[in-house]
Amino acid sequence: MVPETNVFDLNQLRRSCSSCALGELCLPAGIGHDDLDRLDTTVRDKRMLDRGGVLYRDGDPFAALYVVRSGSLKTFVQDEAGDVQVLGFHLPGEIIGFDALALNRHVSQAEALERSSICELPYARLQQVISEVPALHRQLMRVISREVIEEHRHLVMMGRQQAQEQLAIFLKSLADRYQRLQRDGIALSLPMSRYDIANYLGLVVETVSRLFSRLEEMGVLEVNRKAVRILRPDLLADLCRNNTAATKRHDTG
Amino acid sequence: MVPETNVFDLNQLRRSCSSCALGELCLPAGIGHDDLDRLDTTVRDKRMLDRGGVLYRDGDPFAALYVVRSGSLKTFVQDEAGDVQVLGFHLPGEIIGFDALALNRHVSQAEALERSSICELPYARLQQVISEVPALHRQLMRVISREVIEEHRHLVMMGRQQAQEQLAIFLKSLADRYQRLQRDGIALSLPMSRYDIANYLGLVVETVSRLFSRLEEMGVLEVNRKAVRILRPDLLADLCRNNTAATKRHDTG
DNA sequence: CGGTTAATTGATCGGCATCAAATATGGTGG
DNA sequence: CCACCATATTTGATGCCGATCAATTAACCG
Repeated sequence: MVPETNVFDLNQLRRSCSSCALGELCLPAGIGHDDLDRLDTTVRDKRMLDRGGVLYRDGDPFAALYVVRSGSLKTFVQDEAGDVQVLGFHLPGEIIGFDALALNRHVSQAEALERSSICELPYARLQQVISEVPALHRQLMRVISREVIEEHRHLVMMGRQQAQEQLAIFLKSLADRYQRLQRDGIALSLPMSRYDIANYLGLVVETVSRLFSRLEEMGVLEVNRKAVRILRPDLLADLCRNNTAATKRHDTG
Repeated sequence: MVPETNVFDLNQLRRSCSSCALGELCLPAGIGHDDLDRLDTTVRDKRMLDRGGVLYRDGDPFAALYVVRSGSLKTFVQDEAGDVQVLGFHLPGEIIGFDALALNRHVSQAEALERSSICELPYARLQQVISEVPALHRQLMRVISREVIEEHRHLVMMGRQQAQEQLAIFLKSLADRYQRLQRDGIALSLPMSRYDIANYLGLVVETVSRLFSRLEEMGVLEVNRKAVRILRPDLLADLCRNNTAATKRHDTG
């Protein structure tokens, strides 16, 4: 059975950017039909990762950027003491690996949260195609910029919000991203553990667990382990803006 | 007297990348002598900002990237409720404005902390030069990547560290950056307010003030308003790694 | 089905926010 | 140059949110 699924997956993977289901949700956004074929020649390798599989780890030499094709990954940094900070969760169409551009080696780790397939964009080849396709350069810059903005959101969430607001924002953001992928934005199946969520938000797992329970009591969610159903999207949205603690911490001189 | 300083400053500003004191600490790092002249043609405008002067604000159309030439700036986001999150402090040689690439408009604000001069790199012209000088493309990507990594550091600091460790890391980082600029890394003159520091770290101003006092009591610092002298760099470095709270919060599943 | 890990729930504690007030500073006008 | 005012900074007292410690229950995997 294992060989069979592998064969099936490999067939899936052989499809090019032109025929990929992600389409405009990925790097090809804004790229013309002709240039798309050239982008295809950039995608050399396509990899499958099982749950827990590592795409790159801290210290790995920089070889490529990676596009999540299906499944999901988390990225995180880990200091010498083993202390971890989750940086983000990455869904199909998202590009990761930019951290390695500065020093030509990765300074973070990327790990699959579930069985996932990855498009690999060897950087040398990508650079060459970029020099031929100016639109691709602009698009790539847009993608990096989006990553910068996303990290700003993460910072605001950790620095300014209460724990409950943080979780609400996290869930709403995840729901929105799934919906943009034409998937269910109401009945979520969280690919990451409570530990991952807690770490991402700068909280402990007990707090996150309690918050899920509280949101369920409030009638906002229906929680069943990984399965989370958003019963009241309106309330969830309210909670995201519920700046009850909008005081001193928010001023700046 | 005001006109005189302006004339003086303008003369200073007329100097090109080739003769700029920042040299390899800025974008020219790794750019050959010949290509440097071409980079010079990119730097169209050079601007002076007084303390509190705004370089760009949220919503401004994207026109250029900016290099801090002298002085310092802070960048921050501000939500509809007026709630602020300081994203970073930017010293000479650092490039800001990447946030605008995604949507062709800025989604943050940049403000001078003291009288500062700025090199403006109109993006249209920069793109053209980039297409002619591949080394510049790589260098620009490295710079963006450094910004991504810096934000990772910020996230780790806010998410994992105690308040005292956060301030220690902040001070050490600032000292290191000044030293790299050939400036005093011991006797610092903090250009930003306590409010800015507190906001950057996700704390309130009272906490930051108390921490400065505590570090002074411990003999690590000598604090006099903006003037901070690092008496014991060794102790400060210790405090940065003093993961006394390295427990649950750091695990991940 | 047993062993391991994930998740939940409860009780308690502590660090940082909040509230309050004093002091210092810097800019402005007289 | 000095008095004055607005603002920045410091210091103190108190309270609360989320961390910690502890234990139970549920899921997963062989």
